[in-house]
Amino acid sequence: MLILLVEDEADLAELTIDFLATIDIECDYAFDGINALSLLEKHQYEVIVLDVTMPRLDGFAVCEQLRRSGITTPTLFLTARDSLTDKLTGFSLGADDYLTKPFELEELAARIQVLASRGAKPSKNTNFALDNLTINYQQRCVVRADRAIAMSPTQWQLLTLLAKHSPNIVDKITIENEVWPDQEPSKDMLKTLVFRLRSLIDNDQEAPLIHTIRGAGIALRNHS
Amino acid sequence: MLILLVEDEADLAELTIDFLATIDIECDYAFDGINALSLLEKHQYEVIVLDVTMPRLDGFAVCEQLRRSGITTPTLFLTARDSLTDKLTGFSLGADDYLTKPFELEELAARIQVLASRGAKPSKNTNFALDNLTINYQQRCVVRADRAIAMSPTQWQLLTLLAKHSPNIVDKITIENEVWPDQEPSKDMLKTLVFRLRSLIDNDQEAPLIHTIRGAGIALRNHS
DNA sequence: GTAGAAGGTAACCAAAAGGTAACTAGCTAG
DNA sequence: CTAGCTAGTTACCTTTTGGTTACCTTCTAC
Repeated sequence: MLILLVEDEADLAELTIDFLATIDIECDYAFDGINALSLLEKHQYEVIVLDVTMPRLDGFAVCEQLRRSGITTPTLFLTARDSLTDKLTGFSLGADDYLTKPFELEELAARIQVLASRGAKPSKNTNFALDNLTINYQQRCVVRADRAIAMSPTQWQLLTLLAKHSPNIVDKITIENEVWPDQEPSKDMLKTLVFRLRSLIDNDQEAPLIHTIRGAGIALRNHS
Repeated sequence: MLILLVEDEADLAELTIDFLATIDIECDYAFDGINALSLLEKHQYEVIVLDVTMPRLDGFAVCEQLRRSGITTPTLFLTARDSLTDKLTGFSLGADDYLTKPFELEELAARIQVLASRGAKPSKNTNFALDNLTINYQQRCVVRADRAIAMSPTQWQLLTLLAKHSPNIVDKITIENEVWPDQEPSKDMLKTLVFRLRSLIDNDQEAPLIHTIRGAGIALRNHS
């Protein structure tokens, strides 16, 4: 079983990883929230163990963002913050369990097993809806006017990025950094990508949803 | 939402019932294990909250018997026994959560909500059906359009993995980790495995169920 | 009004991803 | 001991992809 452990204290993390390894739970490891989110975009985990107090992006924020982007992987908060309000915050953000430090590794392991066996929360059929466009992240499928639309990885990336910010404008620099994180793309790359996505999503539709705001960026919304 | 509360201290029970009622959680109440079991025979609950220390039949025994009789309702132990071994016993008997007294009513409520939203554990006996494909786990057999399909161990493993996540996508990394846990397989291994499974399941069928989502992974579902 | 910038459209092509088929080593049942 | 199955391996083909370029259209500043 593969899980994601997010924890900023390296010692504790190592201890935990070693212990879990002995009972056949393999850990991917992130030391902060930003790191965790980028791992979560790329991989699927059976369970997520989240520290709350972390630099850059705390566990609550990570969980909130996760749930908003449609990821329903069972999540366990593991933190020293043991006040009732902290716990309630965690649960209201979509946590599945909440364990306070200090804790016993065996108990953590048992709770992880339980979460894994319950599996992911059945997600709603749409994670994003705008007009007659719907996006389902788990199924990775897009439907416009009752027609399923197949798209390539980069197109999907752009669309989900736009959806995340909808109805706000996403500026071109941001898009380029998201879609081509490694090296900067040639000038016209984005232009073509947008064109291609548009011809999938908006073609043959009365009301376009992808709007270019000249000099500013791109937006996904139902009004120009 | 209707739950079952099993608790021998009448005061605590009343307090709990009253509190839960305010947030729309209705309780059936049993004061000992025997009582609990007889209620469980007659009714279905979304969650069971179980005290451990009880006369006649303790919570552990109740839970054990429940699980043995195939009832997978999410169960939360609520007890003063806070030793690690007690907790581990609870979890190994099929508990889903374990909360030690004294506790805050709000936390109990939050945990109940979580358990309810995750729903009942899919038991091993629950078979899988999609379109004209059925998977019978006990008999380890697969039927498509009334024809039994024999398959090899790895093929079975892949199919059940896909079924577990259906209709969601399973990414290739996850599949590889599941099917070849020890060492990473050669690049084309998965390609061949999918091809072989597909030619068993989907060949000669009007509607394919195994779908490759380019750049993302594989999904078992009845729409592309 | 015009030049230049920004954006839209289309075609081209190499590389990557995926599908198919064949070969073989190892295991197992009879 | 042998026939058959399984599961790795490899090779080859097809499709998709995404990067590139070229050329248009539209807008905007001057």
